Amino acid sequence: MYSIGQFSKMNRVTVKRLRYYDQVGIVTPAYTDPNTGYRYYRSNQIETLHRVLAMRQLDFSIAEIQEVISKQQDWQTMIGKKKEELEKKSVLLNRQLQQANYYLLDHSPPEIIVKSLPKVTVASMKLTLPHYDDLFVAYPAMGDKMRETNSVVDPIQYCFTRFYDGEFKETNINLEICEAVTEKKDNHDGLIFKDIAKVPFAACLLHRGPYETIGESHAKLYQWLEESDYSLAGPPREAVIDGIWNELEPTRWLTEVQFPLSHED
Amino acid sequence: MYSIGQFSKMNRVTVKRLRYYDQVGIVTPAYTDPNTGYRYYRSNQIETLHRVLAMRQLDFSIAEIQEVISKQQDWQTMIGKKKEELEKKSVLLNRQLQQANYYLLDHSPPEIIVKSLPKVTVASMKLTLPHYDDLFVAYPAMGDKMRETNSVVDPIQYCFTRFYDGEFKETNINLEICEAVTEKKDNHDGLIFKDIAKVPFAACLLHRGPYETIGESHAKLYQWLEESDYSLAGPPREAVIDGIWNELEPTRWLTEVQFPLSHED
DNA sequence: AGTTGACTCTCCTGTTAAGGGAGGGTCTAC
DNA sequence: GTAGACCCTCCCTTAACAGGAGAGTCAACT
Repeated sequence: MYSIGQFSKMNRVTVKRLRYYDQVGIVTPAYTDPNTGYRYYRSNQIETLHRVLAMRQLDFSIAEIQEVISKQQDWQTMIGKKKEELEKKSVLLNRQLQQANYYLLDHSPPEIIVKSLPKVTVASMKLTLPHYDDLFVAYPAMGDKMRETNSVVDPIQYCFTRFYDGEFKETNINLEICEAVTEKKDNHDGLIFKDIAKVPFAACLLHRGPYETIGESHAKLYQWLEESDYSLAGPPREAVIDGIWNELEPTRWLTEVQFPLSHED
Repeated sequence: MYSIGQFSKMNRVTVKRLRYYDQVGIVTPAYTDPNTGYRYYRSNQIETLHRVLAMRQLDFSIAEIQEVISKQQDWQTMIGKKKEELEKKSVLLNRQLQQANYYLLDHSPPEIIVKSLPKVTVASMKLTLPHYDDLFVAYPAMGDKMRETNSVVDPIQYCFTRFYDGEFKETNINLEICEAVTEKKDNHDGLIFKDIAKVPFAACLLHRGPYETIGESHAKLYQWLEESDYSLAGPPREAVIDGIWNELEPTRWLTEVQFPLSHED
């Protein structure tokens, strides 16, 4: 019989940990003095402890270990599941590493996030514009048409533009203006109502200032794409947060550039 | 100005999280009503939040984000450190995956752990024994010699045998018996006192029962070695926990087989 | 038999980054 | 004036222990 201190040294496990394992019923001492509460261990406990430690090293939680010990769960099933879990973790970790590498290269502060974009119902118009600035004409025109259909703009989901050219262009731009609405109406004079599906992953970058320099933000996202194991899975979007309607000063405009993603498996 | 609910939906971040970020001072609302406590956000907060989320995706803790925000720490330094952290994690994760693969192959319950072996002062004797069972003669003989030197055996650190043959052999075995002592004495009649350095990593497997089958435990460890990215870094040891001196019944003997490791970099 | 020092006990708190829920106040539209 | 949605603070919970307080116990030595 070993005292907890001896047992702790023998097995290179802290006393705190042994007491905790006793408390959760995973490694129970051979004998506990009912008067003093002193714990005494025997060599059988070494074997139990050894198993517990082996499972902890494989990242099993205490609860999972209890399941295995009480034989509620088959070991082969458990280890199979655990392997899948570990592989998922590994994928995430590798993405983080890729991002870290990107920031080491790029020297910019952290700014690109991956998030999901919700499903949204929009009124849309596809256009080919000779120049980016023609958007300032197209937007109000579209607003007029929407008023004619009595559409109600959803105040939370802002409006965005989707770019259908393979890469960022500054002239003869193929794009689609989308304005989130609360309800679908009948199509009217080029205005098309539709649902845009949820995008589970999108790389997003904020752009503060006028549109002249927004090409840089697109370029950054393309560069980021190359460092990552993602690939582009749909037309890039520009979502307007602060624009001409609420902010006259172009240097305070705020736009989010969004690249829908899929990962190569 | 957006209410917390609007801001939450816009950014796909829970209200709870926004309140928490306010509390820790990482994303503070543009205005908080002093009477009602209601939080109101503006688009500047989107940029701040965006940065915080980007850093969280890179596994930065809130405390680290605070350091970067308050500019106590340079971003380039931080991202460099973070990359190293992530790489360490990755190494650990890959080891866990390798172990999981081993257990999927081997179908045995979890039993091999990697742990450190402490530095220990021993009385030792190198021997070549014709057969494993000759240990039962060698041990008492060594005990006699130790008594002649007045050595005090350390009761916690058990005694162990190191095997110097390249692989496990059953005849003409080159081995060294080591018995932990509290103090070095002068060498005496083949008895050599020395320190054995700490082993930072060792794969350990318990063996319950007589020595006849201990070869299987060695074999398992060799197989495990092949699945892992470790390699053998010293003579294998057998540490006796329960042996003939305190347990007459050989089926209840308990031995730990230990393989010192180093990892190939 | 008493004392000293090492050992052990339980109980409480802290760690991370929020999530869940209770109980109560506030906003906005009708 | 009121309903329903929205928001507030406060407290509890999570995982696997670590740290420390304050008190009891053990073993060895006088």
